[in-house]
Amino acid sequence: MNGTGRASADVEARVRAAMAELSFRPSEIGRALKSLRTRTLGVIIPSLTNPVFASSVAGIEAQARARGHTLLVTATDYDPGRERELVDTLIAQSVAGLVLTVADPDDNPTLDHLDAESIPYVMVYNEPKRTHRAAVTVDNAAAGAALTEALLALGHRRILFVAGRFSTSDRSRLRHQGYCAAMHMAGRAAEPVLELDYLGDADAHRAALSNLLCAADRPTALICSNDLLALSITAAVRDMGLSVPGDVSIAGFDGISIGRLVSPALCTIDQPTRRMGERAVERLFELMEGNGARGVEHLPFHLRPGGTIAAVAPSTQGPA
Amino acid sequence: MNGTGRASADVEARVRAAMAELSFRPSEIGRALKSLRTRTLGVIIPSLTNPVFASSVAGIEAQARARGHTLLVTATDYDPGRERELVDTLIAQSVAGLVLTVADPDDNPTLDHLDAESIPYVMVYNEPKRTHRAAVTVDNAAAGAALTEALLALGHRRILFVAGRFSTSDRSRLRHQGYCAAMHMAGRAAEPVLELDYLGDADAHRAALSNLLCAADRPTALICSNDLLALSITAAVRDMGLSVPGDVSIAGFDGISIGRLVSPALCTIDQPTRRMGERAVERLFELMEGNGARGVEHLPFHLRPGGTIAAVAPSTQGPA
DNA sequence: CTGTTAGCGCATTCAA
DNA sequence: TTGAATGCGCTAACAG
Repeated sequence: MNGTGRASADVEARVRAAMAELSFRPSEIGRALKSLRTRTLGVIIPSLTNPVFASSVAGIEAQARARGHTLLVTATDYDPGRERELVDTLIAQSVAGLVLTVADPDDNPTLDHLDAESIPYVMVYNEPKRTHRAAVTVDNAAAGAALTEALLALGHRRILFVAGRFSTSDRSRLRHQGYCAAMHMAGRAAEPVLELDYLGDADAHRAALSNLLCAADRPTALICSNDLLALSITAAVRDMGLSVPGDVSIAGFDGISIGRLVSPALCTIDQPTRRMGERAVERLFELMEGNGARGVEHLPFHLRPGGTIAAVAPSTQGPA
Repeated sequence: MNGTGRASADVEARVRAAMAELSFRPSEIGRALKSLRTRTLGVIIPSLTNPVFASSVAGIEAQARARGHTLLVTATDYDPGRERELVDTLIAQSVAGLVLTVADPDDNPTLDHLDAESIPYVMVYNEPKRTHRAAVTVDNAAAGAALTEALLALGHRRILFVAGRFSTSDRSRLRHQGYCAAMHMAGRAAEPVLELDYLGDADAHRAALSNLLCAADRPTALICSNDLLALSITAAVRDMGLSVPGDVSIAGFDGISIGRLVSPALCTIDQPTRRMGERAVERLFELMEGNGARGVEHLPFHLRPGGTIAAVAPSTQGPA
């Protein structure tokens, strides 16, 4: 029936007729119990409501479906403490492999556990330094540098990096590192990072920014470590009576598609989010088949221009 | 071990110690094979990349997790022809129940099949007329009327309804019906609906609108059948050199959170999207336990004001 | 109160 | 080429 067995055409035809007659569908759980492996992949992401993760899951789902697998999807709600519990849940379901985005891809007991259990997994968005861990992402530090350089080229000198909590995002940390490196290359001191909860409401963001943006030497540009944060910060800055990009330029990271639709369009680092999810599944299957490569795979990013950044006005330009 | 059996405290302690020792985790598939039922729910939605669906899945996932269940998530990519295939896949996985959003909740062979197989399911966003089908949604016709009345109150008379394909969305159809009813109540003729692919790119939307918006009697307001479409249409209208809301007011449907962050904020019908997903799971468990209510449950919506609509300018106002 | 066993649906092995 | 038996991990029923 599954093509494995040997049977005459006649018998096969009769079996198929009977299957149709009784509308019989083979049960995956019987198959799973026998083979001790399922045709199911587990997915762990921080949240489904962030389009950047939803987009990767869309790619994961499509690719898994194309290969006859289904997806168990779970979310940590940005709580790293939940990673272990979700992994255990998925292991209990005997998933064939995992695709996940974690808070810290290096110092992570949950990943240690997966390694110890020899359960294949591929990370998305994470950029582990431990080379034996498989991941699909972009070069976040390079992207952070590229964005910073673009703003420097527009004449900005006081560029503030606004980050989601470093503790829940290595992307945020690496992008910030790229920013620091680019500032240093340009002979400028990096401003102290403004680290905040990017899920916070607009009020919280406004409060966090008000002192900084009212100062005489206020930054002329803000780089936000992700697009949702950038959109929220943009709204907060406008609420404070400042113009974007007239008074303050703003750029984000991630390349969520909504960023193209807002006006002005959000300047951001565009990642192939869906493709990253697809590619993670491709690599996961290679791992499951035992011939997979380890380590980080970088997909190309590009700077998406957008009306939220502009050349710095001469009057507000700081000393070169 | 699962609390069912009877055992002395001593034995239980020894068993638990052994479990910890061997890091033993009971396999869900063994349990499933025995009981012929899994602790897994299936989810079918058009797409994960539309925040309105992602948000409901987030609610579904949280509620399912709280009840010790996992989620198999699949997407039709807006192809109704794929519904049946996905349902069959999930049935083969012996899901305990389904939460889904379909193209047509009434004339739908796939749902007929679920009914015939007595597989419990609850729809989200769909609004079936067949009262034996369980669904959680808002009153889309009332919402369409409310939005239309708000625009009429601002002096708009030529209000165009821009819809995603009716064939893939009963929401779109019902919201349009509400628009028609409200226009009729106000003694105005409904404009011919502009039905288009809401996944189309901005170019396609611009092309579709250009004739309509260049006419002398162009509409002063557009109601879009969902928020993503509204954002895209807003961008297209602006590309044509028109101001929103100065020249054209635009309103959407769904209440995606991004709509609050764009500037001006998108006027829309706010639905409790996450709560709808949670509520669907609550009702699904009732159905699975055999004591569930049938039929459509309407959760409250509200008109979210936003800067994309404004009173009609006297010069462009049509005859009352 | 505790240890043993049958059987869920499938794939695999062995026997005919 | 085909049929029959086995066992995967678990739960429920039963025997001790």
